[in-house]
Amino acid sequence: MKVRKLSYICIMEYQEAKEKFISTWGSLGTLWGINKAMAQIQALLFISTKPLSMEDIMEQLHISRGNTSMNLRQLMDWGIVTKELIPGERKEYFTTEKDVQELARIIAKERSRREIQPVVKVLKEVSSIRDDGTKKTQELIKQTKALYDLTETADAMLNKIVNQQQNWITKSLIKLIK
Amino acid sequence: MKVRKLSYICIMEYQEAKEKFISTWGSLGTLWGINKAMAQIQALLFISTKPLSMEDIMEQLHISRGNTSMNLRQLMDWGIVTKELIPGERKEYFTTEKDVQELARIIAKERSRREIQPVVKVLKEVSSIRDDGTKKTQELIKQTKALYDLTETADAMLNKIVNQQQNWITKSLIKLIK
DNA sequence: TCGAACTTTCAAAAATTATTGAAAGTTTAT
DNA sequence: ATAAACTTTCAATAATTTTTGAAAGTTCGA
Repeated sequence: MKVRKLSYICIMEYQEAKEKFISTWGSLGTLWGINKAMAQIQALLFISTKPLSMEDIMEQLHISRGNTSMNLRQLMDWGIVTKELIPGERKEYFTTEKDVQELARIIAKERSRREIQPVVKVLKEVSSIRDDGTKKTQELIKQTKALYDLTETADAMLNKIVNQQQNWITKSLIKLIK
Repeated sequence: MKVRKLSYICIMEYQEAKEKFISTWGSLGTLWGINKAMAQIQALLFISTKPLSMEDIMEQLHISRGNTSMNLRQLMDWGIVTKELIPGERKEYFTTEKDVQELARIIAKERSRREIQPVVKVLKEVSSIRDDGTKKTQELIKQTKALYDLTETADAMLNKIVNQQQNWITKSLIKLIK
């Protein structure tokens, strides 16, 4: 009886923590441009000990089949989630990249490609207009050029960071992943 | 006549470039969680050679008075835009931080405070639940702890970068700001 | 204290984005 | 070739976010 009670408490603790994590990660997703469902699916897979089917995901997150399908597809486009075929099973199962370092690398690369690069392109264009000598044109050129350089530098830095660390991130992960 | 035609062309070039910049910066805003109007107002001020009034902004961006007022207020909350009182004028005028380096510093600091810190808090909480020995609890703990460390590290890095560079960003700006 | 010149607020409307669910599509075993 | 077991698509709907505009609020000079 004591044990049963204890066990019950443990499950609650786990469930609560899990839900908190999924929902927080989900709302963070919204902030950096991926939708809630997508971020939650990733979160769910991230803490799951085994691959999950579409049914599993639908059920645990209470989202529709269509929504699950579309967001899984997007996660696969990002290269964050992969299909896992289980022999003898008709269903498809999904897993996410479990190594946060690799996850960060993928996300940084994708965001750079999808979001930063197009902006850099426009900044370069705008900062290259002909200087007609007016003050306002010169201001436009100067400021967009400054932003262009900043953005490029930030992007280069981001890539550098996520590619060749070995010190920053790895250090803290070594003790956890073992 | 020749001059007038030329001048006309210059204005078009400037206008087109300006609009392109404002609209691109506006849509980038959406991607990182600030709305279009807010980003566009900042963009407009950023390339303006003199402080602008609410009327100026409303007119140039074709947005309503209410919208302008609310978004200017938000930009001031972020510390990116400041009121400029012009002696003898009743109207309020606005300017934005013109140094991109300082701008980046402010934005990074605000984003860390508003978005990253709350997530770090939850990750810490979740990764501190009692380990009941089950595989799934251990996975939850391990993975959220890894994310916690990653997020904290990324945040620390962000702050480090925007505070004490002198090499990366500054280098490219020196030649521009002079 | 009044009123003109501004700014702010906020409920309603518009625009955008996410979600649903059922029909269409696909794959595989027999 | 068929049917069962799945997945994908997409038009309709729901939810959320942004924008408007007019009323309320503020400030200042006379």
